[in-house]
Amino acid sequence: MTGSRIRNMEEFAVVSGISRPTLSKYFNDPDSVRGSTRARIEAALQTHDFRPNMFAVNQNRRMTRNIGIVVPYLADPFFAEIARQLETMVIEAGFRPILLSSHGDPGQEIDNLESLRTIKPAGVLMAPLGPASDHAQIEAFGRAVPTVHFDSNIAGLGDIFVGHNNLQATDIIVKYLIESGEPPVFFEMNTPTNPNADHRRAAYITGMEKHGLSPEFIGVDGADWNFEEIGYRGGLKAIMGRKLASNTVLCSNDRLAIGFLAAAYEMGLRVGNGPGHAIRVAGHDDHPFSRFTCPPLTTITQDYAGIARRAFECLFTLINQDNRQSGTRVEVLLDGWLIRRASA
Amino acid sequence: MTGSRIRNMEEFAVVSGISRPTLSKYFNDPDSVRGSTRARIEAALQTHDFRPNMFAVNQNRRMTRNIGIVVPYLADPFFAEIARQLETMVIEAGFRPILLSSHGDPGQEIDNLESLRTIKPAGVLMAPLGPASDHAQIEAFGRAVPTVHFDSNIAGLGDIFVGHNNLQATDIIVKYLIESGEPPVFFEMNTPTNPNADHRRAAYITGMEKHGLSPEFIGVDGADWNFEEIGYRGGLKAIMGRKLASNTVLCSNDRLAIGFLAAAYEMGLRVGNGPGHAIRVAGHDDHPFSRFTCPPLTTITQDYAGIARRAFECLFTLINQDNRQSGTRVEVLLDGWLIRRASA
DNA sequence: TCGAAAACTTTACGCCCGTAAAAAATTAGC
DNA sequence: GCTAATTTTTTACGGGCGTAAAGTTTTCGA
Repeated sequence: MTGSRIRNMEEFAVVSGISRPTLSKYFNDPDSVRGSTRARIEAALQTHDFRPNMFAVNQNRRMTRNIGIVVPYLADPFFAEIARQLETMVIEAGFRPILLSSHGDPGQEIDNLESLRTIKPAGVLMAPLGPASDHAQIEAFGRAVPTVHFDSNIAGLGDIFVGHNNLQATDIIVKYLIESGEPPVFFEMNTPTNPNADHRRAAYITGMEKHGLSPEFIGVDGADWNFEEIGYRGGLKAIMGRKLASNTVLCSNDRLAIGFLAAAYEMGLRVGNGPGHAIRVAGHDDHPFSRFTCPPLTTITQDYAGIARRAFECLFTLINQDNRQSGTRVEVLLDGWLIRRASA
Repeated sequence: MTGSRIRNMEEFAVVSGISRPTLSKYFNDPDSVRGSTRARIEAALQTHDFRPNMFAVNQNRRMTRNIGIVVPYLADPFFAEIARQLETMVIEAGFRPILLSSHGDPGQEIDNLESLRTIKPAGVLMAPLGPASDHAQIEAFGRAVPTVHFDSNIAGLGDIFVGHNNLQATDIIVKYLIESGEPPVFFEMNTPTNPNADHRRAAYITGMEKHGLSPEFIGVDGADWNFEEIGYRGGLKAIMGRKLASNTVLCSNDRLAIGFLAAAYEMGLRVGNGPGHAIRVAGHDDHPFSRFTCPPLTTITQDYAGIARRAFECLFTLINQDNRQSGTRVEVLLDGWLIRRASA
């Protein structure tokens, strides 16, 4: 921190007494220089506070140490949490995470990818918006940059997909609900923004039919990311209109369920199991807040940590194998497990 | 998208028939070239898909178009929402937001700043962790880069602070609670991670004394960012231990209140106003989920949009005035307003 | 102590673009 | 249609660092 400002590596070479190419090696990988040299450099760093100019560094490197992380909507706690875990792992691996949110907008999603292209990332971890995404553009991006997709599985996009096993997970909770009370009706958005919703719907249908039951649906309108609001309004409407074919409601995701719970509370319906309770409500995702709803929400986990870790690991194997063979797309699905709480 | 890959601006100059310096001007500011030239460039862009190399661009610019956004904990919906709004405004202003979360860790916070330093940002919008932050380092950063602080007011840090008027806001809700029922006890963390908590505590005290009442406190332990969990455990303990000096609880923030509501529900306390209700609970922040708690949470807004907008505007005036005079620190406080819901 | 291997220094070039200055071309005003 | 103003082209340099090649020093084993 003392001494005059060091402006570039050349000047730092002078004050440290180490040649610039050696310094360059050091900053690239501290272990690539001799111990005594490393010690001298680090001593000089103590007093002179120099950091290589990132722009100049990356201009010449074929591969940067940037890892893009693209999520559809960062204000959704699910993605915030996944992003948090991914960032931490990327940093620990010595890379630089660049976190970008598409804010629910396909245009922004493409902008994010173009923005990433200009910084030549080593790889990208991406959760696409889903059907609304510009598939052609995302595919073109994937050809240029090693990309692991997570959460939203869009056929053919990304070298690898890591996500939640909606079929297995939905099956478990459908089974649980059937065996512990009335069979569930499925509460969902009519036009879901995310392909997981479709998989859950399909899994619900087969789950019900497996038990010889006919699936029942309550669809609610709403096309944005305010799922709680959508669930709340839809819940009010369903309850007031007596549209519920069962006293058990399986919501397509926890955020819808949180809204539904608010509606049930407002309508004076006691939610929970057993006598004295009017209705059972279950969700899907183990949303960070689902523990704190009233009553606490019975749900199926998504293996957040597992998805983040696998996606991260897959990207790094992808980056390290120099020749990406195209055509072979890997899908990794992680199982969920039942979280029994008071709501169902 | 047709034609051979354009590798740099030189090649794009050849295929577009425009000289490189003119192209450089165009990419810097499309309006700085003649309309006919602009049209020719954009026509060429249609078929050749070239984007300037960001690293080379920024290496030579005195000021980049990067704006750093640093938040203490992105998985907190409050910061996620503020960050979302800031990002949107920064993009619309033609800048590139770099969003970094400190994940609650002062070391990470400093790493984030150092990381920002290497990309020479035009300015930074920062919500510091608070007392845990490394003040000296943040101050040093602020001397080098125009910085607007928001949310967390740390004396002397940042050229400008934009935040919530805790005093005014707390005063309003204390007054409301006193006039509509029993005076509130203050439910808070013993060791808050954020200076706002201290301001709210102080404002609660003066608010109570103003009405000739003596302030009462329930302090709960917990030092991480799992506020709901902390509020839940503290709530259970307070209710079971019959520590509540009043039937009205004012929580230091909404996330604590959400936890407290879960505890009250579990203990069978009916939350709300009037007969048939055992306890009133209020929060502070108008957290995105506070509308959907059971019952919906009475709270005081933070003017999210206002804080984001003012912080953004302040940063841009700061960036555009070339000579930052030091010593004059501006504080902008935005008022909150009461949101009456069913919980109090 | 010696020789080979390893590490470092010196020198030099290239990356891609910003930007300045002077010359050439285009446009605008009348 | 002619001059002046504006814009573009040409030419050239520099930024900070990666990296290659050749020469020099240090290290280390025998």
